[in-house]
Amino acid sequence: MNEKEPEKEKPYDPKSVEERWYAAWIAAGSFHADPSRPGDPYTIVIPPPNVTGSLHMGHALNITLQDVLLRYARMNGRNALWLPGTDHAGIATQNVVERELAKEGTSRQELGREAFIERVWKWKEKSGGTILNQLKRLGAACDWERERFTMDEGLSRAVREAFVRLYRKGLVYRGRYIINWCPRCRTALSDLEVSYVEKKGALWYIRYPGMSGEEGVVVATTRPETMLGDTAVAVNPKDDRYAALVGTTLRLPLMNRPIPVVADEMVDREFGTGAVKITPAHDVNDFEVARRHGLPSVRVIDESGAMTRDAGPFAGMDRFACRDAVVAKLAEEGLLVREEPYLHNIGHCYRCQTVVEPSESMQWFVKTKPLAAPAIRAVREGETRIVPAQWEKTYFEWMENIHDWCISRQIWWGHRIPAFHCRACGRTMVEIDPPLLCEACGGTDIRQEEDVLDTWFSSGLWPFSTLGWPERTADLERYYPTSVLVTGFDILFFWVARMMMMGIEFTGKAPFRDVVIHALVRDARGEKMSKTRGNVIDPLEVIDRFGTDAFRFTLVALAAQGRDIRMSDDRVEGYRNFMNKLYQAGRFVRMNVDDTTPWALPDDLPVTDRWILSRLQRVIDEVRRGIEEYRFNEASSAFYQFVWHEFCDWYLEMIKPVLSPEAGEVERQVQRAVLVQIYETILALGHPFIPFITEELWHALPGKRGLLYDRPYPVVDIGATDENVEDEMAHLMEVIRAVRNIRSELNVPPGKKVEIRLKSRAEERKYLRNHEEIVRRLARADRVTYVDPDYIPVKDATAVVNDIEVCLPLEGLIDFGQEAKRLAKEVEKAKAEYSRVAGQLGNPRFTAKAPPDIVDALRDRENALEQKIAKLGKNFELVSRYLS
RNA sequence: GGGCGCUUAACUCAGCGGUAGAGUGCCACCUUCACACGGUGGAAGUCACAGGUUCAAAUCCUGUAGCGCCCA
Repeated sequence: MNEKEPEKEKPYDPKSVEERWYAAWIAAGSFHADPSRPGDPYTIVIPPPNVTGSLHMGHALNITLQDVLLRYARMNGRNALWLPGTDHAGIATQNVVERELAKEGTSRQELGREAFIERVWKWKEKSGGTILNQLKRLGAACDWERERFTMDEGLSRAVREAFVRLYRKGLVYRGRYIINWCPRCRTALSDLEVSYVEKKGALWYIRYPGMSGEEGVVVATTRPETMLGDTAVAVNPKDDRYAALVGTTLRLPLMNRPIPVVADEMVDREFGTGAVKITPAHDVNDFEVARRHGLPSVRVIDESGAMTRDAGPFAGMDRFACRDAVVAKLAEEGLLVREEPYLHNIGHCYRCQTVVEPSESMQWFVKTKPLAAPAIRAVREGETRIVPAQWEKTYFEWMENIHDWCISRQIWWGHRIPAFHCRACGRTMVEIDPPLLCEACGGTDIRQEEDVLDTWFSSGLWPFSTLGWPERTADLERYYPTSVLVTGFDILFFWVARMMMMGIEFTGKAPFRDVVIHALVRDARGEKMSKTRGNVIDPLEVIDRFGTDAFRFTLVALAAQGRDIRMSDDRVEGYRNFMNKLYQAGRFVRMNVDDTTPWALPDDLPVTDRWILSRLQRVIDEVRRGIEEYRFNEASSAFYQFVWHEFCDWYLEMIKPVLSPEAGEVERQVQRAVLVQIYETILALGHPFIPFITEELWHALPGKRGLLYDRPYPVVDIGATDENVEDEMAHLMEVIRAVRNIRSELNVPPGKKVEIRLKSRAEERKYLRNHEEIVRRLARADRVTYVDPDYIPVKDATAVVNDIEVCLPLEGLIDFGQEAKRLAKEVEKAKAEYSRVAGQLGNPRFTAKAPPDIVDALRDRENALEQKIAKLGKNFELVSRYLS
């Protein structure tokens, strides 16, 4: 008996453990992938977090799932690479640095472009690593030697290469179109970067009179300020109401400009009055109408959202102030027919929530249809799988209705478009490296395009630009296409779709084998976490309180496909307790094994050991399948159930007598060997989910050990599974449960030892005798005896377990009223089930049509129930005799 | 308007054709020599509703209601 140190009784303390192991993994170079090493490649590129970001729940889930996959692959002997990095996040980063400048009383305009860019780089050097360091606390097994940033020289070169290639193929073009303009960010946005919010507005009905004061027409609009830029009124050609007016000229109110009435199919006869104003410079549809009819375009709102000189008397006003002013003026002139409340969707900048202004401007675009077609095909033909598959539909939907992608941004932080304009002749050259002479006129006054590219353009190249493309590097050859992309559905279009298009275009191969779409992490009430709601749970704070492993296990356990995750302390706490359980089991193992524990196991292991080994094989299989099929919750729950409820609750309790000093030395040594091997396997099995604690416990076991991270992942040993043994043990457990149940229901004090009489036929005795010690211990009995089937349990409490009757002679302790009630309840339960089973078997169509094994199983069940009811009934009668 | 998803024990959610499951919570008992971040036992569900398919339906189909998300 060795004295236990008091500190050892404390629960598992993750803090003291986790710090050490990440450093150890790094020091061992375990995360570094070497293309020259053997093994099938397994590649993950991280969804690069914004360089401005800090770790939130979404990242935590995303990173944890990738880490599970990576560690699993690595332990399975794959040549695994997880490539980390960050995204330069154009608008977001520029905003952050601009805010800093504002605090200092200056601005980027004051600094000038070059100085500003320098300033952003400085900011990046200082603060850009924050989120990556946070990933390390999660345990992310990233190859930090390959860390990339989308603005790195290599990746920038890839961006220019991609742009030039697309341009030369005619897939990038420049032109004047209506784009979404954010007046606050002062840049164009792509369609995706606009989010629509339903807002209460108004529909104003405005009269546009004829040139000589005729009635004219009434148009309806939600944006009256744009009327200042109207160049026509359009009606549907099939609309009889206006047929006569088509071709005539109206007077545009306030501006007193003559504008024509045109007929165009686009006009919806049901909307408003059926006549619409046409503002080509500020509306997509109007722009198209104007093109078809050769109408001029008048821009009345500028980059900042103020009215232009072309807005006449309203020039210089803010667009919303102008709206009020226009309405007031129209009312004054008697041209405002009416105003009705109207609910409509208004586009907002997804970065700053400013109302977006559709504006005609010169921008660069990617022609997407030719790129989308092969990207659709790749998924349709299974080159890339989207998991869960229901997202494929969303992917197809979007890809099939894709619009050209506006890629130019009027900001400074980003990849400057490699287009060069000759000031002399106006020629535009698109080149990877700046040309010195104009290819048309030979002029030397050449300036580069001011605009930068949409951040997602470079993100779209991420899976291959990070591996060295356009160079044919060893990494690219070995690790591309990647094995899996793990990401949230919120960037399916922004990012996944674009990587698919770009990947296929530039490498000929889809960038991923699998795309795993995971859930959104919400708060305990199911609300989306957001700063404005104030319900954000900081992952690092959760880690501080419960430990990384508990947190990771929670995320994985809740990561069921297709449903959002509700994160709450209660769940993490529950899994924190599980970590402690695993830890305490480890203490128990260590108390019993040491360096002298043998490793070889004899062939004729006891049933308990064969049972746990058999169960272990099934769990290995379940966990492996769960991870491979991305059903992380199933994998983790199989692990949890096994470790806690089979290994700890049953196995450890069952083998305690064998480990005790009273047991024979030979049995004891064998028991120790089995115990430590099972426990080792458990640690390896759990490692991808809970890397820190498993690594720690692994090293705490006796013997010289390398890193668990480098160990092979457990494989199923078919030979070790044994259904008969499992059945036998299941039966034994039921006998024990029956005794426990009686004791508990009849309030037999736990300290009170009882005698257990097992009523059975002689042939069952042998097997029961084999486990007698276990029954005695786990059911807290001092004696187990065997009685023949003709034994009458006169003053016993009884239970029926298959062919065995469990009898507890409890004379003096037993309250027969309670026992009668207990038995009656048991009989009720059995009868209810019996009638259902018998009912089904009584149906001739069932027995005729159902598969034979189902029918047989049900027949067995029916028999068993019959017997059980009979036995219970008899015992009930016996007991009832003592009731008056 | 189009599409997708959800509705299962008090709560949070698995299961998605063959005897209703887990975690938390709840009740009772227990400081039993790994663990009270624990042990043992227990209570708890007409699987949203209505039809249909099937020998058999939480599970497949149709419709209804409520909730949520995406796209226009």
